[in-house]
Amino acid sequence: MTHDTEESFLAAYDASRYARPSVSVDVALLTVRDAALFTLLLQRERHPHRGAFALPGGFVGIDESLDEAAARALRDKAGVSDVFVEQLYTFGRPTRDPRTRVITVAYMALIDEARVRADHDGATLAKLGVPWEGETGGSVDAYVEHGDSFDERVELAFDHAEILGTAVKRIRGKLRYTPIGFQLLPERFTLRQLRRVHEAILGRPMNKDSFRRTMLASGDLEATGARSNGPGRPAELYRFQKRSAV
Amino acid sequence: MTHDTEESFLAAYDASRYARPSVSVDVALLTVRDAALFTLLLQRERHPHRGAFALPGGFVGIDESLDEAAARALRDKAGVSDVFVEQLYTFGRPTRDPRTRVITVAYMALIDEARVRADHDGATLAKLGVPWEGETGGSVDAYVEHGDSFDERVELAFDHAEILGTAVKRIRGKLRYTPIGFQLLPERFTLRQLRRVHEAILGRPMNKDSFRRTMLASGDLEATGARSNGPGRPAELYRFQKRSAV
DNA sequence: GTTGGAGAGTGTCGTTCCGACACCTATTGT
DNA sequence: ACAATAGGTGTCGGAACGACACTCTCCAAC
Repeated sequence: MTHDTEESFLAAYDASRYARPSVSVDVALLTVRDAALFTLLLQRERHPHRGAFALPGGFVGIDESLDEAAARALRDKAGVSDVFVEQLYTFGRPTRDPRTRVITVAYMALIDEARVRADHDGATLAKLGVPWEGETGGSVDAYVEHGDSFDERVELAFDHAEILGTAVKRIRGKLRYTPIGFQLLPERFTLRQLRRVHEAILGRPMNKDSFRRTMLASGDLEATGARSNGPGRPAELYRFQKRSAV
Repeated sequence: MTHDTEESFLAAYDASRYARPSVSVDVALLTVRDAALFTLLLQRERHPHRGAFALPGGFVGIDESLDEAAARALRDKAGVSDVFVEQLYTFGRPTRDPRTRVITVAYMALIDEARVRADHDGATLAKLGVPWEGETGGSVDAYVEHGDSFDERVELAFDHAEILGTAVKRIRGKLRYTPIGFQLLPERFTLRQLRRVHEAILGRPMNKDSFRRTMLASGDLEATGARSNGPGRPAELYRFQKRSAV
């Protein structure tokens, strides 16, 4: 059987001939709090991995783009919208989900801590423990609140520890050549706040003076004229400035 | 219906309840020739996009990992194996394939030009034209041989122009902090060859002296003692050295 | 209301890294 | 023999960065 035109070919095409995997999205929603990276996790109420903590996610609708599926998961499962979202990596180990073959497209999202709604459903903020330096990569650990500190390590469902590790690796890499830290802060912020965000992401202290110089020279920040309050001399509040065409 | 154990849940799980997309892989196999980036393309013999040029690819088997599917596509469609392969990005626009919903996981592979077999099937080497600078991103153009130069622009199937653009963007980015150029060269190579590869990838000339200093100081290269031949003074042949644990 | 602490912001200095240039060396081609 | 071609070394100047010293501006304790 041959088809001379693309139309006749498409009319005769049978999409059900091959066994197809399920496709899902999982979103690592990252934020910075108390100079550390946190993520939003949901405790699973159903099998598989009942009781373990999982990233917000869901199956991709048959007429829905991947980005739309990620935004929907964030809205429905985490209660947030209008945040920075970026595709990370696709995980497809055949046995990663015991139910059936599920390929998951992992996303990273960044949000100001003040906008995270941990009251939504069974959502919990968990502190990330990164057992490697630089951009080595690998799985990370998650700790939930226990008493007055985040030191109770919890089990992560599926390969979500690996997904979170990929998110940390990605954001560390992006920070070198992209002004992405402001996505984790309110609209107006001080240089100190921005440096704390960078330090939390990179997991190491940064030189204060050099950080100031580099940031101001980048042209990405715009002084607002307003001043912060709190202990010490009030600091200039900056706003992220969309890079003008060069 | 509740399931107290994970086993009973899995036994009752019906994987066919949701409509599932097809999942494929597509591989941008890149090489450097005459100080320019090239890729391997296959002219499509069937609809859709019959006659257009496409990346080697194929559907992901139901029990096959994504990396395995990419390696299989390279072996069956391009006739190469044992090359550097890295996952790039997953493209899932609902209408990207007119047949049915197909989500494709794009891969990038790098190979020494001497190892590319353009005789395999209807495989053709095509020169890449990158209409943007730096890591701006976007689609790229492909040109096949016409007479004695590569200047006949060809149509690329599906969103493969975008996939190739993502590959160029990725390899440009990796080159800054990863010694990846040697993947496009034979085992032993001169600093000049390596610099030409970098220039082809980045699309701009590089400072000769600075390049030498940076490369030798990186500790990634090992002198073999052998010398190249050809016009001019013979050059030291280097080998890539696996970075020792620090 | 004076004083000390905390943190913002500025200026300077030395080191390191990189682009640029000069110059020498080794081989091939005529 | 000599030019052409290409590898390899040394040096210099500017830019970027870490480090440090110092000043400024608020809050709070006394």
